[in-house]
Order: sequence, then C-alpha cells, then structure tokens
Amino acid sequence: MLQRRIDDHAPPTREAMREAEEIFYTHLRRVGLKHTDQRDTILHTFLETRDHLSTDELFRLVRKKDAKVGFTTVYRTLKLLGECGLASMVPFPDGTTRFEHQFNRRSHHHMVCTECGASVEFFSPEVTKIEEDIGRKYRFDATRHNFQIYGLCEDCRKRSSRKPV
Amino acid sequence: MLQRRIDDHAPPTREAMREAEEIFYTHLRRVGLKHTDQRDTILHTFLETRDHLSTDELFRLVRKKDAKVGFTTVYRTLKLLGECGLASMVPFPDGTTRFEHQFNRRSHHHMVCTECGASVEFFSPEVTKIEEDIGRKYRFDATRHNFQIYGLCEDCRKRSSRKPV
DNA sequence: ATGAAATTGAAATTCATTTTCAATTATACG
DNA sequence: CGTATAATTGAAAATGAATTTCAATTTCAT
Repeated sequence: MLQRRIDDHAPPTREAMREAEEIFYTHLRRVGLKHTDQRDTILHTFLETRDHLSTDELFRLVRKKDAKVGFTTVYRTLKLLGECGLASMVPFPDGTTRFEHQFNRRSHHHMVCTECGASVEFFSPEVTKIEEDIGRKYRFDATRHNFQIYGLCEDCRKRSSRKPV
Repeated sequence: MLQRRIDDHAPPTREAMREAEEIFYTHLRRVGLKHTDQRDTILHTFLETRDHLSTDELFRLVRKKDAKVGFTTVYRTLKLLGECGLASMVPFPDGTTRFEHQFNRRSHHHMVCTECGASVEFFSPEVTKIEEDIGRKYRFDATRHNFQIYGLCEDCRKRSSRKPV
C-alpha cells in the first residue's frame, strides 16, 4: 500500500543514536549474541528513518548501504530491535506488519486513510493514561498499546464525492 | 495462539438477531447480491458466537451446521459482514486477522496478554471522543479505530517471577 | 592463532489469505 | 411455469508475508 506521510519529524540527534546503539549492544551481550557489521548497518539504517517500515522496505534501504546483507538478517535483527524496545510492531490494515522507532519518541498514534493509505501521526497523552488505568483495573502489567484511527482523508473524501458510489 | 477469554457476554437477543439479518439482507440487495443458504448459515453461526474468530475458526463452526459450506464462502461472507458493519477486523499480534461483532455492541477494546494470549475486553468512552477530536483536527472522516493494550496478565506475571530471565 | 558457538543468507517451507474457474444456483422476466 | 442471465459456490491453485533450514562463514574468548 502507498505510504504517504502527512507530517514528519526531525531526525534523531547524534546522542540519541549513540544511546540507541548502547541499548542494542547491551541487549546483544545480555542474551549472548555477537556484534556484527550487518547488525550495525541495519540498526543505523533503521534509526535514520522516520517511517513505518515493513521488513522488506528496511531490507531495501539496508541494501543501498551494503548489498550483501540478506533479507533474513534484516528480519531477524528487526526482531532483536523489538526485544530491546527500540522498535515496535504495528499491524497495518493491509495485513503487513510494520516497525517503528520506539526509542526517545513521544507515545504517538496513527490515523490512516483507508482509501490512499496516507497516515498522520498524532499525540494523545490521554491514551497513555487510559493504558495505565485499564492495566491497573484488570491487573495487567501493561507495556504498550496500539491505537489507530481509520477514516477518509480530506483529499479522498473530495475525490469520492465527485464520483459517488 | 491460545485464546482464553477472561470476560464474556450475553448472547444476542432474538430481535437483535433479526435486526442483524435485516441489515445483512438489505446490504446484499443494495449491492445486487443474492440470498443463499450458505450466507444464512454463516451469518447465524457468526452471530451466535461472542469470540474473536479467525476465518478458519468460523469455518469450522459453520461446518458443524452444514458440512458442504466451503472455506472460501465463509471468507467471502465475512468480508460482506464487514462491509455492512456487522463485523470488524481486528489484527491480532500473532499475525492473524480476527473478526468480531460490531452490531449492537458498545465500542470496546482489548487488552491482550503477550505471554498467554488471554484477552480482556474493556470499555472506554474516552477513546471514542479521541477518535472524533483527532478526526476533526486532521480533517479526516474518522470511521473506526483499533485500540489494543498489550502486557502481562496477573497469572503470567506470577509465573515469570518464579523463573526469572 | 584456534576452536566452539553464533551468524549469515539463499533457498525452502509454512501458513493465512486471496484468486481462479467450471459447475451450480438464484432470481427476474416472458 | 420455464428460461435466460448473472451471481454463487467450493476445490484447487496462487499469492505473499513470515519463518525455518542448513552449509559456509564469521566472531570472540582463550
């Protein structure tokens, strides 16, 4: 699906990058895994993006830096990034799983156009509060959430009113 | 994934059933589709459940009523149910898409245990308000949303504290 | 340096979802 | 009540994302 972003964000600062590396390598050490060039390249490529990437999209970006890295390695590294909290999976309505940065990022959510796939990010501190409240209520140790709003964006609404169903 | 339900709900009343049928058949007529026994059976089977069903799970239930109904027909009918608002798709973290009743149902959300897959339903009117607000703000015609909270349920928390990582 | 253990990536596999197509069935109309 | 037309059905095939396999390669502690 087309992935047009309506808003965008500043790239991560130098030190945010450094801190993310720290987290990743610490995680690797803890679970007894090794430090490799591929993992480096993938981490950096991931950090440099601001989009919601599918494994395949990240793979393509990684390829530009190092054509020898395989899809499988990207897939597995993305999993590692998830484990240490740097990335989180977002199941999209088109059935694909996408990943996004979790580190140093305000809790944010997405509004997705069901017609053209355009997405807007929005911030809603209330949602974090709801997560805490509900977790407490049902005695869950709530760690994350997933919130998407679907609808028609302005452009598609105009377009569809021209040629109505 | 295991799908234990923590809470459950009353089955639909006779008239709620009737009303749902009405909605379905009206939709069929409107888009020029025909009324068939299979679609009947699938609609009824779906309405009688309260769980989050995958296409395959519904298919198995339908089979018990009429062994001649094929998977494809269930799949397609579920799509139709979605179109007329009787069912909605919920992408689950295990990668499968599940369907749930939308008719006569308070807007509700799910808290899912990442360890055992247990799910609790909860109600949060604030979420609906957020949907409206954000829609207005970004000029989207917001039609639905998707909200899940992930975490560890009480049982799994106890279990994991016994054998720590 | 060396060797045990982890990593890599191409290819194969899995599995849910979706499409295809020929036979069947529903419905509108004469 | 036929009959024509268009939709439906379901088995099977296709698709496509996610995951696993495995032999060759690389990392890293010693």
